[in-house]
Amino acid sequence: MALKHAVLAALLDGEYSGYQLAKAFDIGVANFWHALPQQLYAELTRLEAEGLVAGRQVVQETRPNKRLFHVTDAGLAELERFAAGSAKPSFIRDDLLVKVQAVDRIDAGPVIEQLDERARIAAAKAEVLGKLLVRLRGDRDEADFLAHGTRIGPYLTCLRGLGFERETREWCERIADVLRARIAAPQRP
Amino acid sequence: MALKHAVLAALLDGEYSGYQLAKAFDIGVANFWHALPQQLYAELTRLEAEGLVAGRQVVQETRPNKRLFHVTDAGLAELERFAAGSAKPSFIRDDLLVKVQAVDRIDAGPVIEQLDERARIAAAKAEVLGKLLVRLRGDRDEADFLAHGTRIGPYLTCLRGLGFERETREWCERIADVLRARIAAPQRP
DNA sequence: TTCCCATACTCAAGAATCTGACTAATCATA
DNA sequence: TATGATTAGTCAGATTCTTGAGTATGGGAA
Repeated sequence: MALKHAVLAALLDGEYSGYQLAKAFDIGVANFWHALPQQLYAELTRLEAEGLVAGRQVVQETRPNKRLFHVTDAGLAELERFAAGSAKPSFIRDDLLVKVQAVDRIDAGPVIEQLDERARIAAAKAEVLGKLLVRLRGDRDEADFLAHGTRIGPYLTCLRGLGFERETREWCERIADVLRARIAAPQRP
Repeated sequence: MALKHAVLAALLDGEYSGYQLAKAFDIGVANFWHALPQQLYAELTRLEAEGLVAGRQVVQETRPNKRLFHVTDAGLAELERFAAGSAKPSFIRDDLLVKVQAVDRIDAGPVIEQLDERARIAAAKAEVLGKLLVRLRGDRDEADFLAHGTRIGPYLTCLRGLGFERETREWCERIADVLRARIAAPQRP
């Protein structure tokens, strides 16, 4: 039941429809979790049945109707309970890393291409996150915002996301260079 | 079918039993994937049935018998095919981040404790990885090893793991400090 | 000498996640 | 004026991952 708390945490910032939530979790603006739309709709249904979120129907003229959800008091209490419990460490699980692990026993060409591609994706995401940080803190500087802002949770997770994407980019670029150099130069072990 | 290729990649460095593999994937020495013993035994059985790995029985006196596995030519070809295909970007999925996302709507105390704890774990793992790097490159320096070493895959994924753990540690320490400062100082938004 | 830990594995059941297809309307673009 | 993208969801099925229990032996510590 991990997605459950991720959804509750995401809904703390206001009312969202399943569709909006799905975008945040799919594109990865929500830097603390990832999930597909189908999962989110199902989870929202369960959460509503448990009374942890409440939804209201919004009738729209030009678009299909939607349901906006918010966290109830019971939902906040559930989050509180969750936060007090212990968390297991998170693990890396990445196809690209598996390929790099095997890289000197297979053709390095496609792996290098994918490292370049991943570096580009990480750079783009880092930029998005950088802008999001500026938007979240408004006109204040970071230290002031973190010391006195009223809602810093999303900012803090965003900082983690930015660090992660930067690291990813640097690593990808460096490894791609190392592999290119090995192809260019003769191997004398 | 992602674990499949992770197991194949892990077995490239020699022969391992399910038990040894399980330790590497559980403790996280294998920095490119994580899995529980049950999964690994099941996966090895499947891989053997597909002819991608081959095992041999090793009879032991003082310990239960074990089966050591290695990758077959077909297994290497499968890895090759996997590496040539496209990889989806990896996403963060972490309970602790969910808690931080919610931190200013719930009691921050337990979250701070868990950040401290996670920082310690990350620091310890970073140290283990640092030592592993030294062991992997032997008496060479890094640049020389990466340019001319014969088996650099594990070293490269280890570098990623080290970067990740360092980032994790820095972020956890910083966030814990921010949250402590907010508890100590009055909130004037 | 009793108890726990490490080695080495197996089985079953359940929860979580992913893949892929479907409905149905409006809006922008070529 | 087709075509595709966007909004807003639903359903079924497969795969993957996690939880929990169980088997069996030997070694070391209390």
